[in-house]
Amino acid sequence: MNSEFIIAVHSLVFLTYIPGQMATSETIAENVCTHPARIRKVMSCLRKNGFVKTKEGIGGGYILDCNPDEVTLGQVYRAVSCGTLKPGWCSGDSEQACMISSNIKHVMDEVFLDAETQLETYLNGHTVSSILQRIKHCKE
Amino acid sequence: MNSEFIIAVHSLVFLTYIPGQMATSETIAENVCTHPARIRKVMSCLRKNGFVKTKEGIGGGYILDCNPDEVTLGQVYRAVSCGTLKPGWCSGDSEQACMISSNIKHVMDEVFLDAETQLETYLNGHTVSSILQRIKHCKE
DNA sequence: TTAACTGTATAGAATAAAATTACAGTAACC
DNA sequence: GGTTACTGTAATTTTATTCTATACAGTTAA
Repeated sequence: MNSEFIIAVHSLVFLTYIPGQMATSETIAENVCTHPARIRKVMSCLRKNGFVKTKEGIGGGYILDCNPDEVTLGQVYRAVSCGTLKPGWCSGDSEQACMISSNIKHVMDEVFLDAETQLETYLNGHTVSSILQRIKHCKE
Repeated sequence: MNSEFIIAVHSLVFLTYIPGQMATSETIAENVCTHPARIRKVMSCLRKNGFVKTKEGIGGGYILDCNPDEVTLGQVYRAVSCGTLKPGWCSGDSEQACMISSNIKHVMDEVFLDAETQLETYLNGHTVSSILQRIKHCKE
């Protein structure tokens, strides 16, 4: 799992928290605790998927362009972090004579692909709004 | 997600494939494509969880000590890779005044904890034997 | 007692991730 | 029309993580 997913969710929750207001990459970066350029990269992706609107130039920044009651974390995951559940490192070697070594990669790929679908289904049970609500109900 | 999970699954499938036989860390490492010391580390964990028996000294190695029809990938995940779904990097800063920044970490922790439970449930739908069967049915 | 193994720690190398820098493009404002 | 404040994106540097490799103590069979 990719940490850009966390950045995307945090940014969307933050923008939901300040409805109708633009936030610059610097403002968001400060809240998220990362570098503005990293925020811009993630936000650029969110814009391409229709979650936010961006405005360049002076007075510009990012503003929510979706219904946070309807946008699920599953949609955000798919937009930003699709395919990152499977570890980068993989076992086996397709050149080996042993059936296990040469075929396990393919089978595990399928397992992880299904696992990711399953994960997305779970994440669809959470919306940007519901995350914001839970944050609001955190005790001090 | 941790690549030690993949190593554990591969090793268990391999041991299931050669029933009653001991395999050294070197043999398994060659099949998995990693270093024997890494295999020993993972196998040590599998032993502590009752999946394999190990034998030190000459003629030693690893042998299956569970029913591969019953051992699920969920159990293996829990034993070897528990807690590795959540990315290492996390957003927010508990010292900040902003509610979002200071509380999101806690909420996302819960989301990932539940997601992991969900993932384990999915992985419980696969056994070591079922993975071996799927490998056997790979063409070529 | 020696040889072949595991168990475990640690050091080193490779890789991936994050931060930073840089700069072109864009829009508001004077 | 020039300046300022922003995004978009790529390249570079730094940092962290992961994987490999080495080392050696402990164990067991011959």
